[in-house]
Amino acid sequence: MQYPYKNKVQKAVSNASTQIACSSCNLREFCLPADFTADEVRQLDQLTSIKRAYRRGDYLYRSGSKFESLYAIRTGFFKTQVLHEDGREQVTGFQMPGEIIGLDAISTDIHSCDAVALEDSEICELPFDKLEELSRQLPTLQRHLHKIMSREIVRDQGIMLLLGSMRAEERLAAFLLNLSQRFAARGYSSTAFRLRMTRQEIGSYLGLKLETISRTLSYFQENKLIEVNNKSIELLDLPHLRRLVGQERGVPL
Amino acid sequence: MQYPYKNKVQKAVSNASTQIACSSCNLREFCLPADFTADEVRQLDQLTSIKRAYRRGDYLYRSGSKFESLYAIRTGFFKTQVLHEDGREQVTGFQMPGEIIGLDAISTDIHSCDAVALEDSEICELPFDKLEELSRQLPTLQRHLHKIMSREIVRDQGIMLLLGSMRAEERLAAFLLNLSQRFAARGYSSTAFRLRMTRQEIGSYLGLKLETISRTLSYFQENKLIEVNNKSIELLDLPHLRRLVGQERGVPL
DNA sequence: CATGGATTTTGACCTATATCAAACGCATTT
DNA sequence: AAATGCGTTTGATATAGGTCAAAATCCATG
Repeated sequence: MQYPYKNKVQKAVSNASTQIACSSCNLREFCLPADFTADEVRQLDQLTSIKRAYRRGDYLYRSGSKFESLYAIRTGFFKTQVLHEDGREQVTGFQMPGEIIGLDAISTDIHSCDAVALEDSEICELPFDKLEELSRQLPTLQRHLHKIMSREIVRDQGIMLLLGSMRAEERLAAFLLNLSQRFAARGYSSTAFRLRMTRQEIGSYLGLKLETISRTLSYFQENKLIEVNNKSIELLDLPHLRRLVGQERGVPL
Repeated sequence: MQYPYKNKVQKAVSNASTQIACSSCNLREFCLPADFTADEVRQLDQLTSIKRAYRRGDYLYRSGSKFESLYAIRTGFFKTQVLHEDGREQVTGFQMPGEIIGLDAISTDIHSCDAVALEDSEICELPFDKLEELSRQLPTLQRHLHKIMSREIVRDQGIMLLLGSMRAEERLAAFLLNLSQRFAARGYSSTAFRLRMTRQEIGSYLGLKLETISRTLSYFQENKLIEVNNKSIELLDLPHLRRLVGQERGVPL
């Protein structure tokens, strides 16, 4: 299994854009406001017609590329990362179905990070100028768009707290619990799932080295908090993991 | 000098709200889009009429309080911070005139962080529902609002990079250069300014302890990069400071 | 202008995590 | 079936930054 991140340039698998309307999308509740009327959804269907498939390792967009659209993930898994001139990279997030990425680019009309597929994925492209136009007509949509952006700001604050003041164990526990909760919200198991990213990528996201991730996972396993087997993970003691997060000095195992 | 952060509850100094129109505000270029027409500015004047004064240590809003408005800083200096149950706090930003805060609260209608005045300040309150309404009529304003939110997301990404992968020296250099650049943009000296925050607050923001901030400042001073005297600071070697940021292994002094 | 709490500096020591290195496992290719 | 190549695990050691403590300085206020 080679992980062809660095090289892939093609924008997407050639398969032509399919038509799956928002109105018939099972992720609707994630992308769209709950109180959207059928009529409003229909209007949105007009502009969100472009669906695309991406292969593992493909870039959805790159830092520096021109901003055109936001992207809603329909299936699959992505990571976003910012790069520093000197080659250092920082993973800024892992995104799953129903989540919307590309918000960073609105500010300058240039993407400020990369988005890379961690597995074969399908996305739904939302041309931003049309989105803005439509949101002038639909206050519900306008408010929703604002909420999505604000939610991202709040998420980022949480990561700052994590990076700025948590120890390795806490960071990893918080990370696992966050995945757990997001899988649960999508109807998947909250206790058993497959990590789509490498230890290296988890480490980058959490401001730790891959060895520390590996060791901490082993340590959790020794203490029966989790069961890891390479990329598959099972959370055995959610309450304990929760207690681990937000203990100034850690909680005895 | 006691820093009465924790205790102060009153919302603002009693002085009644003054009327200073956007049209006559010298910070207009920061808050508003450059290409706003005189007529558009006049429309905005309607809703941004509420100005308030805050004293050092006053809270502009608190985590958990209801969201009503965004706030544009007219004069003064603020910090925003998130708190963890266990009492840990993380400073998420320092804001200066022309910057807009409160964006985090749009997501849930509840503020997710505190905003505290670091010196006596004046703010300009922007009721959000009116802002949304007006931005449906003025595409320029709509776009501007989106850009402001997106800019915040990009800023946060930068802090994640800093917290996740920079060493103490780099973090502090990046911090000083960032302040420098923002002061310069406002017509103040880019090389000599007064820090409005304590070492503790800088440390919290940068994910370091106050002792580390103090030591690193002393170290910079020994090496003639800066001249510090308590809260006043002079940047003596901007190019060197810049080189310091973004060196994987640091740059020899 | 003296007082006292807050902030800053500096030193000595400690620890969490990084670094370096080796071995291992699993999937893919030959 | 052997070879190749990532990714992962684990061990030994190093170090950046944390912790604890004391002294120095600042500055708001009575």
